[in-house]
Amino acid sequence: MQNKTSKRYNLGSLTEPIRQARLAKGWSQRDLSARSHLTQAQISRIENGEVDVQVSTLIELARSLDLELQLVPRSALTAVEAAVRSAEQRAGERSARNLISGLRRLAEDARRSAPEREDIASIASSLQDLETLAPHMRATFITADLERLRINLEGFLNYPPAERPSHAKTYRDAAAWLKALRNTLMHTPYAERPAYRLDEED
Amino acid sequence: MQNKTSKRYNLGSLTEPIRQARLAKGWSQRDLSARSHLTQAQISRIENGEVDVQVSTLIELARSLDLELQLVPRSALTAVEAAVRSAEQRAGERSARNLISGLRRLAEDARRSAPEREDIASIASSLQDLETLAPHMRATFITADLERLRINLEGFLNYPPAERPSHAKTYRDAAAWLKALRNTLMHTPYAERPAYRLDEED
DNA sequence: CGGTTTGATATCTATTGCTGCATCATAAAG
DNA sequence: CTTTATGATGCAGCAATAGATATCAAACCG
Repeated sequence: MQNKTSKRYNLGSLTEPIRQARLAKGWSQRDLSARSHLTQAQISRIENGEVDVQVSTLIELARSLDLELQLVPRSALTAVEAAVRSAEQRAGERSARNLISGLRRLAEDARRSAPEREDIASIASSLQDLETLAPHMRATFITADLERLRINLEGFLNYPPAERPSHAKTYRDAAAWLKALRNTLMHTPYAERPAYRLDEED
Repeated sequence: MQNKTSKRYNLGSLTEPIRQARLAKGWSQRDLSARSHLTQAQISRIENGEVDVQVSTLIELARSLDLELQLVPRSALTAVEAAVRSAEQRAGERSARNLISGLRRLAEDARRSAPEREDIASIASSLQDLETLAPHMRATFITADLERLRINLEGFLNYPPAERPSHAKTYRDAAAWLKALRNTLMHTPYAERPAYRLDEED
């Protein structure tokens, strides 16, 4: 052990996925805390491997993130890891697709409701393009940003047109970011795109 | 909680596989204790779900049994369980096959060394039949018995012929059990047998 | 700049795990 | 009947986790 407070346990293969799953859902440690029986402080310690959690705690935490703790025979490890990877990708693509089409509808509303806002118009237009490209995204890494944008747009629409906050910088940044994302995906070589289309769910 | 000493944790989905894996290897709790850092007492308590173990303990225990603790997304659960099942079956068949061919060789030696023993002759003959049928066995449920037989036969061969223990009942029972097992497998419908043959490994 | 969110820490207390050792009951084997 | 192996249990002692609460620094936004 290194010093008084930084005892570390080598549980990275278990705690890393937890942090990733939480971020993929766009939750803060406090959000996750509210959905489990755990304190934000505990979650922080766990994610950083500073405690040797008891299994019931780990199970509780995992379940709140739609994860299950499983014992797999060494001989099945590679097969299992492959199954997990492909399920994760499928889920990521699906949730990205749903998030984006919801966002696009929101942005259309906002555009209709405030036609003078160029930033919002740009956002709506980028989202329209993105909707057809959604299956190609590594959704896990961007859902958090999309989620934030959604909350902003909803807030925007909840105000009567007169009292709306401008959120100028926020929307300018979002518009630029979406445009860049769209361009990246547009130029992804055709060969790397999946041949199938995913059904919309939820 | 029910009374002072029988607090129970609902960890069956984790502890049951551990007990099964241990039994499949034919190990006693003391055997497993010797191969991990854990006390036999602790192992007993863990297998019976009387403690809420810390993950490091569970990992240690699992690794001694060639198991790994993994977090899998709910959406991948069925795929993962299928992968585990098929790997377990493959491993079970392989180990049954190895165990039995080793045993057959041992029994041949014993028969040559003590031709007058009818029980041993019967064992050798049943094992010869079983060797061709090994891939059809649910090995997990019988390895422990086979293992015990192996230890007995080795002991038998280690004595000079004059001083050999009789082990009369042991061998009589083993001969009957093997014969029954052989008959069961012989009459397994052809359709249920796999079309492939497994390579012999260690 | 001023307000808010987020993640990381510190402290204190109560609870619990893990070790080491000692049994103990049961079943199997000679 | 006696010996042995196995699994379950009791207990003392130390150390660690979990819970509750409160900060704190950094990033972010308006």
